[in-house]
Amino acid sequence: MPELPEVETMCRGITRLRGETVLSASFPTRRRLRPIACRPAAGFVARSLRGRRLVAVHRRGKRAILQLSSEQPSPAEATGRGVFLVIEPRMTGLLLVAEPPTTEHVRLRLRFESGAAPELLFWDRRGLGTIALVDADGLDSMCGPRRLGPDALGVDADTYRASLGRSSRPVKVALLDQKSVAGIGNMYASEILFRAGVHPKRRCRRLGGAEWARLAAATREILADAVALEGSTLGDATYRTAENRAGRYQERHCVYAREGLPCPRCASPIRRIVQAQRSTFYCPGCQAAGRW
DNA sequence: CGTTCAACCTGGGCGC
DNA sequence: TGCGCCCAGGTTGAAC
Repeated sequence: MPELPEVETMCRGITRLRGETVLSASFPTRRRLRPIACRPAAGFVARSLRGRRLVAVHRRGKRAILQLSSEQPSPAEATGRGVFLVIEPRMTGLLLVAEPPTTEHVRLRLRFESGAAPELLFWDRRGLGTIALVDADGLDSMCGPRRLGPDALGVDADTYRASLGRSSRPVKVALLDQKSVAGIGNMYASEILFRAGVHPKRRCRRLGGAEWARLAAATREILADAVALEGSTLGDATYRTAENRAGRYQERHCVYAREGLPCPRCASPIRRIVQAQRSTFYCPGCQAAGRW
């Protein structure tokens, strides 16, 4: 569920906890539910977090990164640069400072020393999300440039061309590759292609400079607008901001989840196809097929 | 190199 | 009401 705008919104929502010191960390479990993936083991992470101060909240692609102080030095952490809690929400994960949708799917609970600070929760219904506690080197191997491409919010035509221009893959599939560009998911990929007027099946290597320029501009504009509107909360989906507000960008969607509805620009019925086992939505009138 | 498929999970919606 | 099936905003790794 959460793509770059949703993760960015959740990160912004929890930055109010900067400066707070962790009183306790717990990984609640329920018999019916499989524990969430955590590296190292949950008990170790919980002990490691206690007493640390939240220094900063970062985002890289679709991952939230909580930077914590090294006030509790350990041999494994000689750098003094602190530790990083990397949270990947995947399909249904939420970072919350408000009441969770359900109590049984709370996966991590951080309490802070100040009584005034709200609890920080990681909630995840499907449980596909992951949590990792790493040092600076671990952070680089998880979120560094070898693992994740340039952040989509600041991508330009040259960057797109450099990372995707020689690929023979369909552009829709390539936009989802986090190693090429980080932060775009299935929903925004369709919206970006629509705004740029590029057919999702076009092969990257067949795209020209003007198309890459339109794609880069569409990427920046759509993601920035979506951040400004706090992400997209679709129908039955669970995405909420950290303060439990629904996003508002879904009202701006032109093609995603709109199969059969008229294109807002040309009124052609929106089409749905499947690429790499995932739905793609596009307008056959505005996104010319041309030569793939 | 690229693509395809299954797997990881829960739960909502739909047809019967 | 219930059951079975399909679907979902993501990622990974194996197989071809």
